[in-house]
Amino acid sequence: MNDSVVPKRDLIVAAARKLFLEGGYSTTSMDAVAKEAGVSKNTVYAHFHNKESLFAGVMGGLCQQSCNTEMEVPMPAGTPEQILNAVGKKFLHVFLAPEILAAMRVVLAESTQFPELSKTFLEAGPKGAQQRLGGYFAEWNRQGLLTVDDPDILAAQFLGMIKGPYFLSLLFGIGEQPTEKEMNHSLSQAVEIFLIGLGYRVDAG
Amino acid sequence: MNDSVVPKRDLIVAAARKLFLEGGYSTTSMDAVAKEAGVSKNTVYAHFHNKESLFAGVMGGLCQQSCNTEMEVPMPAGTPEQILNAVGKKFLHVFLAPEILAAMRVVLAESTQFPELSKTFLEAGPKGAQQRLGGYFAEWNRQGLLTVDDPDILAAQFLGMIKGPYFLSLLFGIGEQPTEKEMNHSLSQAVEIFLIGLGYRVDAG
DNA sequence: GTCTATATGAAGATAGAC
DNA sequence: GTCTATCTTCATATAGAC
Repeated sequence: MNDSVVPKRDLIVAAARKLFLEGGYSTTSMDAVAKEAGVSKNTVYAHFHNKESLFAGVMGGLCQQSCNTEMEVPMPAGTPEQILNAVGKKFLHVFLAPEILAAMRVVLAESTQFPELSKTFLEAGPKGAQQRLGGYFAEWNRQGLLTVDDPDILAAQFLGMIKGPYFLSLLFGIGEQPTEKEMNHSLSQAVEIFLIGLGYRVDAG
Repeated sequence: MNDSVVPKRDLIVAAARKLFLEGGYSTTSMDAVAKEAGVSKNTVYAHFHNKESLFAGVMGGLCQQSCNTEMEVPMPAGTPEQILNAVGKKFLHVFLAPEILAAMRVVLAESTQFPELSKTFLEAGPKGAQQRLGGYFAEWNRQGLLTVDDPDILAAQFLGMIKGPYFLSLLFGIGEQPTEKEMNHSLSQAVEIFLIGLGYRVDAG
C-alpha cells in the first residue's frame, strides 16, 4: 500500500514551500506548484482542498519545523554572561537566516488573510525564545544576582537589542549577512551593557 | 487650465494608497483603484503607465511622507536621559502606528520585486532615526559623558531594545497597542539599563 | 489517486469616441 | 484627459476517463 518511492504529497509540499517562499501567496499558482512537483494539477487538489489550505498547511508546518528544531536545543548552564551570549548567538543565527527571513516576509504579507499563521509563527519562534529567556531572568532575580521587574519584557528587550543592528535591513533584503566576528562583537557588547545596567556583579561567583 | 476641484490624480493616488495598504499589491486590482477613486480605469492608465509604476509611485511617496513628517521634528536638548526618553517615545509612536506597520508589511511583501522601495523606506524611517541617535551618542562620547565604541550600532541596539516588547507582535497583527503607561514604563527602564550599562553617572550635571 | 481537458471568472492593458 | 467597451491572458477549480 505504501509507496516505496517518495510520496507525491511530500513532493507537493516541498514544491509549494519553495515557491511560496520565493514568490509569496498570490504570485504562486497551482499550475506552478504542480509543475514544480512533477505531478498534475488535479493531484494537488486531491491532497489539498484548495489553495488556501495548501498555503496554510505548508507554511504552518514550516514555521513550527524550522523555528523549533533550531531553537529547541538544550539550554546551556553557566553564568548569566555565558548564558546570554550563548542564547543570543543561537537566536541571531536562527532569526537572521535567509530562509527564516523569507518565511517571515511571506507570513507577514498574508497576516490579514491568515491570522492563525502569524500566531503559529510568533509562538513557535520569537515568543518561545522570549519565554525561555524570561525564565532565566526570573531565576537570576530569585537568586539575587540581578534586579528584574518584568522578566518577559526584559527578555523581549534583550532580544530586540541584539538583533537591532541587523534585523530590519536583512528583512527588507538590504545589506549583507553580518560576519561571525561582527555578530560576536555587538552581541558581547550588548550583554555587557545589559548586565551592568541590571546591577550584575561579576565578583559574585 | 487647473482644476479648481480636487485633481483626479490625487484621487487616484489616495485610492491606490488606501487599497494597497489594506490588501497589498497582487490583491489590489486596477479596476478597484479606479472604482475607489471614482474615475474610469483608463484615466488611471493615463496617469500611471502600468500597475507597477502606480505602486512604486504611491508607496514611495507614502514612505517618505509619513516617516519624515513624523520624525523630522526638532530634536530635543537636555541630559542623555531626557533625550533618550524623548527620542525613544517619538520613535515608538511612529513605528508602532498601525498605518506605518501596514506600510511595512506591504513593502516587505514586495521587497523582492521592488527593492528600491525597501531602500526608500529604510532610509526615510529606521535608518534616519538611527543616524540621528548615533550622532547623540558620538557627541556624548566626545564630551566624556559615556563610553561608546560604535555609535551607529549602539543606536540600532537602543532602538531595537525599546521596540522589542511590542514591534513583532504588532507587525504580525497579534496583540493590542500598548498603553502610554506601559510604553513609558518599559522605555524608561530601557533607558536606565542603557545609561548605567554605558557608565553614565547622573551626578555629572 | 492520477491524469488530460475544460469551464469560469478575473485582471492587466488597449481601442476608439468625445 | 476622460469615458465605455473589448481583447487577451492566466489562474482557480472541476469533469470525467483510467
